[in-house]
Amino acid sequence: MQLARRGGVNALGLRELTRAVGVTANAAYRHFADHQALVLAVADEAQDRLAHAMLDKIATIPRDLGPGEYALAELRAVGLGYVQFALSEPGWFELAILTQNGRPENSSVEERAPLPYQLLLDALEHMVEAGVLAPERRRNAEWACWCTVHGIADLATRGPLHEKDRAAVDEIAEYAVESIISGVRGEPAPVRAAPGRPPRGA
Amino acid sequence: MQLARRGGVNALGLRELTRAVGVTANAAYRHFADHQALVLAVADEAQDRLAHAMLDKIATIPRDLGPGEYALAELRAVGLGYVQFALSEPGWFELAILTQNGRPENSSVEERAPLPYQLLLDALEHMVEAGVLAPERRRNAEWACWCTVHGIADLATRGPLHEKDRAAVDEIAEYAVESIISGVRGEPAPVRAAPGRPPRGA
DNA sequence: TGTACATCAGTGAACGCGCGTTCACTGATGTAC
DNA sequence: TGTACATCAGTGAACGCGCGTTCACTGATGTAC
Repeated sequence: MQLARRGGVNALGLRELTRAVGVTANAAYRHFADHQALVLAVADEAQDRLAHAMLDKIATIPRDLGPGEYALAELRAVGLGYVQFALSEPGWFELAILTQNGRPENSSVEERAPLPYQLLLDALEHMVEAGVLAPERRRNAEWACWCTVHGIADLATRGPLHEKDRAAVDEIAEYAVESIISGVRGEPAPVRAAPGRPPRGA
Repeated sequence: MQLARRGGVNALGLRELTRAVGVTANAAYRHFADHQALVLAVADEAQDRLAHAMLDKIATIPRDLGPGEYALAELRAVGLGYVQFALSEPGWFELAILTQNGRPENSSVEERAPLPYQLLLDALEHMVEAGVLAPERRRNAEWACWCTVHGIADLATRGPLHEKDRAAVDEIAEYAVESIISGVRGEPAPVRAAPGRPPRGA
């Protein structure tokens, strides 16, 4: 996990890793079938940490909100938790996403339902229950949300947003998340203040 | 370009590439300073093809639309052109995005203003001029749009959308693009039809 | 018209490196009887 | 209580590979005078 944190997948060479542990290269074969299995194990752990970052974000939502407001805050937390994890831990994030690849054939996200994905589904479900997302708008909403939030993460991690400072990216993230939420709901979004950071709270 | 098309960056090893051309490995040093310079050259070309895919998409917009409708169609074309290029040519797309990295220090996207990015800015500009995007909503709109569209491309290329079939991804793409556009504009979006593909035209 | 020289794409061999994986083996720890 | 055996993490050496890069060189083409 330490290696992955700094260097992402590329830092997880079998030799580099066993060297870091202070052990012979092929000692790894006592614990993992091959190199890929090892990487997948690290990826699983990274994905778990992503999920917990999102859960931590959810835990900060005030308890006294109505169900509608709460569900909305939940979706925001899921999205911003995802982005902020990517920004804070780009190496782990890369792994967490990669988790998919090289998996047994017929195991889609829907089937495996990894924790981060499940949190997104839950938030949307709660929104429908609370009446802040019309049922006829539920379809594909998870993908629209995920795409927006993942786009920020990837552009900020490997793309043109990489050279922007953290504050600027945070602002863009909050703006993009608000935009896609209101876009998915079909409700007009409030205009954000032009200069400086937009307000954080409700 | 042929190698990049099938294998992305990973297929652009200096030896693999010169081998494909039918030439000794170090013959490449006649034309490029080193391996990275070669990859960057390919990336530039890939980015150019991305831009032209977007331009082709723009060219299909009916001429008889009013300026507002036209500008909206332009933004849609820019976004869907981006996604569809990514889906059709994932190898080139990977290169086109990578273009950033390993560039001389102080050259941000804004300064270099590569063609695809410029097309996005133009579309937004036209929307403001035509009065279909309020000026106070212009700020950061390019990033919200880019993020959404890039998120689809990346999830469909390396992520969980990869195993979905093309039609499903296209549907998600159109839905996400509509959502983010209406989110950015602050206008309510129409509900899309639940089963089957949503209508393509206005 | 012919000679001398510069340019330049490409050659062939080598260097040093790190990689994932396999092999036969060691040495300590636990467990059955 | 002591012996025999199984388990198991780890060792050390080797295999075969492909990589980016450097070196001195060749051979054809163009150009100046």
